[in-house]
Amino acid sequence: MNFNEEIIRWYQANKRDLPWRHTTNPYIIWLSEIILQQTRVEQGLPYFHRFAERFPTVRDFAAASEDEILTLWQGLGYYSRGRNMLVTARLVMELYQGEFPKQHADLIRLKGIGEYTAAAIASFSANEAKAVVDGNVYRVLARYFGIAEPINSTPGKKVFQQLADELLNQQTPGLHNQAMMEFGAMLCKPKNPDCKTCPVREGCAAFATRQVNSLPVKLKKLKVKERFFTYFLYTDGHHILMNRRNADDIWANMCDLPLIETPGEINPYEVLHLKETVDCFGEAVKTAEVLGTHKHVLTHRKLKVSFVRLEHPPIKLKEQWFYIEVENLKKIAMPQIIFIFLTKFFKFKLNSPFYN
DNA sequence: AATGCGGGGTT
DNA sequence: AACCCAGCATT
Repeated sequence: MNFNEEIIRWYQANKRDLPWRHTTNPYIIWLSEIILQQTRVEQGLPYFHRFAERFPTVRDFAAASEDEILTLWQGLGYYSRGRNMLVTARLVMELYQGEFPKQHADLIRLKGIGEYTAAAIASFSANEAKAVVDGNVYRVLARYFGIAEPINSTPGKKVFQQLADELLNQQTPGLHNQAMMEFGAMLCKPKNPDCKTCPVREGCAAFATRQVNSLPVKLKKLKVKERFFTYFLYTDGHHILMNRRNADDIWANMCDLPLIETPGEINPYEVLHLKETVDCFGEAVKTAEVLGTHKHVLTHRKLKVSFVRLEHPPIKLKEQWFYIEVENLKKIAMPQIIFIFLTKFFKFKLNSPFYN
């Protein structure tokens, strides 16, 4: 048996039972693929169910508001995926009258769909012969063929895409693609792959030369930048003052609290006396209560976040600030750090009916 | 070619 | 603490 046959045999014996594997509906496959971008299956699964149930068709999706999409997406991260999905759903209504496209050439033109996702949807829904290359496939190919070309360089990407295309089973591309990814996710894992039980280790270049742990090669890690936020909570117990974030920054269009961002690390008590802070919240802010400081680590950012409770409302509201009833907080999308803070705050301090 | 974009699990 | 996950868009 050759590599392809072994991988497919392994897949059929070991595959997980995942909901999007029971359909060829390109809309449902699109839902699952966007949700799973840079996301583990286990983390994405509940979101997939949530979206598939709330939006059975692309027509339903297209009719939603951005706030609803982002609220359903809350906690999953990379929120531009959700915003782009709405753009694409509405375009599919216009261009294709709600019939979600299945062909790679059509899919690749849609927002949020790149080479990987177009190949995935086309091969799974229409069995089009396009090879997927995701993080799993990079790893499997790099190891099996012993390729040290960096997977995140431009020439490297070309090498791996070309190899995947050559390797692709033209008769059952969808099955082949699924098998390659599942194999990478379950057996040929980043750390401690199960080489002992691997059906293709005889032909594996990395296994033969003991390079399993050094392949694939990836170029440099980006430097993690720090940002420093001081958030201000004002609530009368029933209403809360929130902030709508800009479209061109982290957590675009989502809601957090009024904040002061400082260029460097600073004691929250010092923040209370900055001119900017006083201009923003009035003199009374100087005696506000500091509730705590938290670290929030993202892939590309390290955030230091402090929370301050205002006793008195700001004199003047900024444009992007708004009051909302506490029980309506569940209707707006917030970053996890804010969501967790508010959940705890209202549970502990006010015995609110919100998230109990 | 380089950078920005979340959150969470694993090692 | 580092790495990675069914990547993509923008500059």
